[in-house]
Amino acid sequence: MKKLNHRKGGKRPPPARQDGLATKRQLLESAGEIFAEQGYARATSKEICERANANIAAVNYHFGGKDGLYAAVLEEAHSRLVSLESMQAAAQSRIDPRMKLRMFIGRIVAEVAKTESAGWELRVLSREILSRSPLMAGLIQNQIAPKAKLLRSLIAEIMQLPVEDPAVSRSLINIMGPFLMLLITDRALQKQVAPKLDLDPQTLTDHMVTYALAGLEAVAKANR
Amino acid sequence: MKKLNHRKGGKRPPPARQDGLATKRQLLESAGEIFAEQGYARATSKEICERANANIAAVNYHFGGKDGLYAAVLEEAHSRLVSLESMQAAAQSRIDPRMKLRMFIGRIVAEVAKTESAGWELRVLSREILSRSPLMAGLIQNQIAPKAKLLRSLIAEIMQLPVEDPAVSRSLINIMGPFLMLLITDRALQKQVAPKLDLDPQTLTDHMVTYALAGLEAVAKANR
DNA sequence: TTGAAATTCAAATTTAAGTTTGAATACAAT
DNA sequence: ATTGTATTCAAACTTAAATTTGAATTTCAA
Repeated sequence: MKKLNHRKGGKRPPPARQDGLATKRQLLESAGEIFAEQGYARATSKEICERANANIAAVNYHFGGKDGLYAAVLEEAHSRLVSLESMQAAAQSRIDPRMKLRMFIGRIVAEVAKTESAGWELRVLSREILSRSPLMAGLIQNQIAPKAKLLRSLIAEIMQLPVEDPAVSRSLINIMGPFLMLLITDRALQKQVAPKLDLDPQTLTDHMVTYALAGLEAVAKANR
Repeated sequence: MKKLNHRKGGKRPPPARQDGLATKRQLLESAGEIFAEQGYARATSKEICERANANIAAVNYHFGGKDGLYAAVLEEAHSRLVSLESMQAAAQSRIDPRMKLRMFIGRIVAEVAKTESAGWELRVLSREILSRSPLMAGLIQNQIAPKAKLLRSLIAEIMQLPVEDPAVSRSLINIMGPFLMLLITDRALQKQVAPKLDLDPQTLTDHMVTYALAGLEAVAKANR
């Protein structure tokens, strides 16, 4: 069979070196989006590279493989989000715990609002949490667990219950669950389940805070 | 190279026919567990067959392939769960809406409590919902959307607000979010984030109902 | 200007999964 | 007993994805 369009001796198009770091960053960005959309298993290096205008081999060259790229994405996502330090600082200040809760919820709402357009950071992390991959164990230990602990003390303070009280842990689920749900479901599904959902940050924050404070109060009263 | 252990003419061990349906059921059960644990992409037919004590070819023989097996699992999961009809019946009865909410939450808690050992049904479905696969579109339209609608009317009735009020949709997220969180995170993660979490069905139901009713009340008051 | 290192590319290789095949066996009906 | 159908199995096949390779190209410094 004769091969058409096969220029044997002709010059290849020039690769044009554009400083490596540029492709590396683009790769990281596309990977973030695609991993967030599809999860690790479904995402393919090919698609990531196409979106980043890079050759498939670039994944290996810059990150050592798909695994390495994924790890880099998780790290990046994590480093772009609220730092543990800032949470600790806020926790130690002496303002009203209810106000602290409002600030905390405000932060999360701001992130949730970004979802879809920009903001793949929280979505990759949520996905990763659900997928229970070995990579996650470390992230949980280093980042999630300490943050959860701070949040538990805050809740306990508001409820005027000891931190070890099971009601405190349960209430944490009540507060975080809705955000997890908003994060991991897409807009289309949200429309079907909860039409007219108003996601304006200010409105949403007010709603969540009001609901949470009332819930905490009621549960606290029932547990004393 | 000489092949050791290669009995050319010897008889193979007898396959032992055990009625086909048995392996089919076992396959379905193992598949349910493994798809629930790992999701479609990560789950391998090999592992499923090992757990079911079946040969890999059995997947194709009984279900036409991995896709077919997965579809069968979703169908099975769906058919084992609360039917839409029973929800509609409950919705029409004239008991106090708060009591209806309690019954509804009690049902979900019972399912959530099963998680891990038995009870992969809700988990596969949750996973599938989050994964946005084409298979899901139908299930959402036929099952989830109508159930969500019933729940919205119930919430609206409790809040004494019109069903179209955005606050009603937001509150739906508040009620369902925590359960979604309990469903899709594994026990290990739950322990790290919320230790001492008491998942006794009765306690959990009471907690969720108390929290929800107070939250609804507060938000309703703020929206009138 | 030359040479070394970094970067890009297309093509080849490897790997891991699903799928197909054909022989072997058990069971049930004739 | 004989035959046909359902079931099981190991091995072969296929496919899609990741990874490696080696040549080509640019950049930068000596």
